Amino acid sequence: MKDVAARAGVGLKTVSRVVNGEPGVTAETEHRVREAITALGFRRNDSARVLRKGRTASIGLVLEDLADPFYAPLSRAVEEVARDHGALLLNGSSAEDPARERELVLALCARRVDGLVVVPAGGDHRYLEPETAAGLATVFVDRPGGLIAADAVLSDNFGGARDGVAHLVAHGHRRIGFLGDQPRIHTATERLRGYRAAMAAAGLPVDASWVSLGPTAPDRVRAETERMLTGPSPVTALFTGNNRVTATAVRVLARHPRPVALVGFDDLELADLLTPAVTVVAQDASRLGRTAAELLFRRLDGDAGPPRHEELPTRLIARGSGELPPADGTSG
Amino acid sequence: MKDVAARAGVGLKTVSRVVNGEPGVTAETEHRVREAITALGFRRNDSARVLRKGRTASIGLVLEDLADPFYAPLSRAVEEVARDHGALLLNGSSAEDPARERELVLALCARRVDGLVVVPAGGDHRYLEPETAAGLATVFVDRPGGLIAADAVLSDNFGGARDGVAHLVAHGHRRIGFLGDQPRIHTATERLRGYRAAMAAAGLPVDASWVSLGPTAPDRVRAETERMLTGPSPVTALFTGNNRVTATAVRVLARHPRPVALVGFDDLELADLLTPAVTVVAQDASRLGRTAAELLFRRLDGDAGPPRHEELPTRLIARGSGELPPADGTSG
DNA sequence: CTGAAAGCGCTTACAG
DNA sequence: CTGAAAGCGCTTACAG
Repeated sequence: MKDVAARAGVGLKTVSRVVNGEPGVTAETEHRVREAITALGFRRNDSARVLRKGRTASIGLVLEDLADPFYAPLSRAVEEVARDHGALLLNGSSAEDPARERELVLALCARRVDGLVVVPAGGDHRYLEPETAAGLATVFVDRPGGLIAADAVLSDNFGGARDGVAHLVAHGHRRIGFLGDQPRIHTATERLRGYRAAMAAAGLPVDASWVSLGPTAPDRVRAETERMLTGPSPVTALFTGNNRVTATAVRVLARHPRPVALVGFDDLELADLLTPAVTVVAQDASRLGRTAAELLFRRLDGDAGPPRHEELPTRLIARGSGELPPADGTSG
Repeated sequence: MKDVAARAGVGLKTVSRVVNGEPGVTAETEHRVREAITALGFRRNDSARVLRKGRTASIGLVLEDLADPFYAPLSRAVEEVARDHGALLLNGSSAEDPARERELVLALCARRVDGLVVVPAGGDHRYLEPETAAGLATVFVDRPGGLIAADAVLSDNFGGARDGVAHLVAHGHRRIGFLGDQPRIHTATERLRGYRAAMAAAGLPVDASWVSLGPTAPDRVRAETERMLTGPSPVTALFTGNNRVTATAVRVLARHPRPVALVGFDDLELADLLTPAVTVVAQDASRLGRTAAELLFRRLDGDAGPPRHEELPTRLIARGSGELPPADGTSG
């Protein structure tokens, strides 16, 4: 910038004015400055700008896995909102590891992002308090933050699972399995709660062997699915707790001799083309991301109200797999 | 940092040493400094650090759409490599718009990212020259940069498409349709070239009505697919140029009275569970991202060799749809 | 309409 | 082992 000023024969401040489109520069002066800028290949260094202005016009997004078909559209939605507000997006995957989440979040804070959208992996976010005190805005999405009063945008995990299981009950099932993610994940326990509520509402008992929470690695899900389909009290229907679990369960059911009904939480690409097509409780991942990012920017614009919790509805999409009648392996 | 130094009763430089883990500080002094840091809730401001050091320990990734199931794993792979090198990832979608690509890239440059991984939307990257001259490293991935000598990591689009089409020819097809993306996209024309090469190698003519390049919006793809399946010279097999096109084509074929063979470029989740299961030419999106990011960091570590072009192999996965025999609608 | 001075929060030599 | 001074590239008051 100094070089540009020298070449154009003007002061530093004048160059700054031109670069930032501020008023109060003669057309002729501006022309000289622009000429010098292109001749020298000058580009403003935003790091220096940030140092003075305080705001970085960037936000951070920390989620579980950028590659997951649920989180990818969520990211894109956050990016679009950021773009509308002239901000850039810094992105990171926690890989469901609380230590990695913390490390990432703090690295983003050190870069002085203006705000943060976080899908938490851990259950304790008190480490954010100094940052929040220093002016950082944070919105949790998909899952609430832990031990901290903060904004959160969630899906109706409880209601969605309850309705999905009730759908199976309405189609005559009494022995329904629940295959979910690890119990330390908020959405997993909420969906399990929905399952139990639907069973209780129908007056149905829940055998301990019908419920399985744990890592969503295909091996475990496959083993657990097979276990529920055999044994003394086999299930006639399955409720799967997220997209990864559903994909694996569908693979197992495709090779199973008896038809087994299935409702999955989260929609899957091509789910409508399978035989039977897969009935799902769909979340709107884009809308989750958009809502969270919009809330974040409202905070950055000065909204200092109490922490807000927004809950988005889910949608049951009946396609076939959830409407199969019970095929009772024990009695026929 | 000044406050920390004052509170600990030491100089600024000593605080800097502690924060950066540099040697040459008494255990007792270090303890005093650390105490002051936690008491004051101090976090180093990396913007200031960047201003002095020159390096930002961040890289930018610009691609078409963060939410696309092909680009999402590519992003994640770039992120992992960045993480291994202690760098953060700034991310943006160009939405296949050259102007938006340029805008994003320049915004990332203004933040002084150390390097850039770019899936180009535009065909002219001379705008990067001043940045490159100033030390920016750039690696293009999935598609080469335009009018600029730069590193590129690509899939073998030509060979993959050629083999996929040859596979259909080997199963008896003579009238094969090609449904691809817009012709200004490098991968679209490369794959079309592969299609033509396979047809030529088999001595088969290509009717103009069998080739369709254009936007991958479902409406257009649906219309074009239906057009190729009817009319005077209907195709008996389809080669689809990417994941989005394949998904739409599969939907059309599912409702079509006659079986039509299909090979798609790019793998799809659940493709193995469809009836018939979808034969694809799979790219390794993660490996593309990883290879590009690793090359970028080699450049940042000082590798100043001539621009490198790496080409990754594709893999034909036969699952059923590509092995269907011709069902000739005209002759029976 | 234009510019010289001070300062954002760090690090880099350099000196004790 | 420790610190005072200068400077990274901008912007913010302030003065002409």
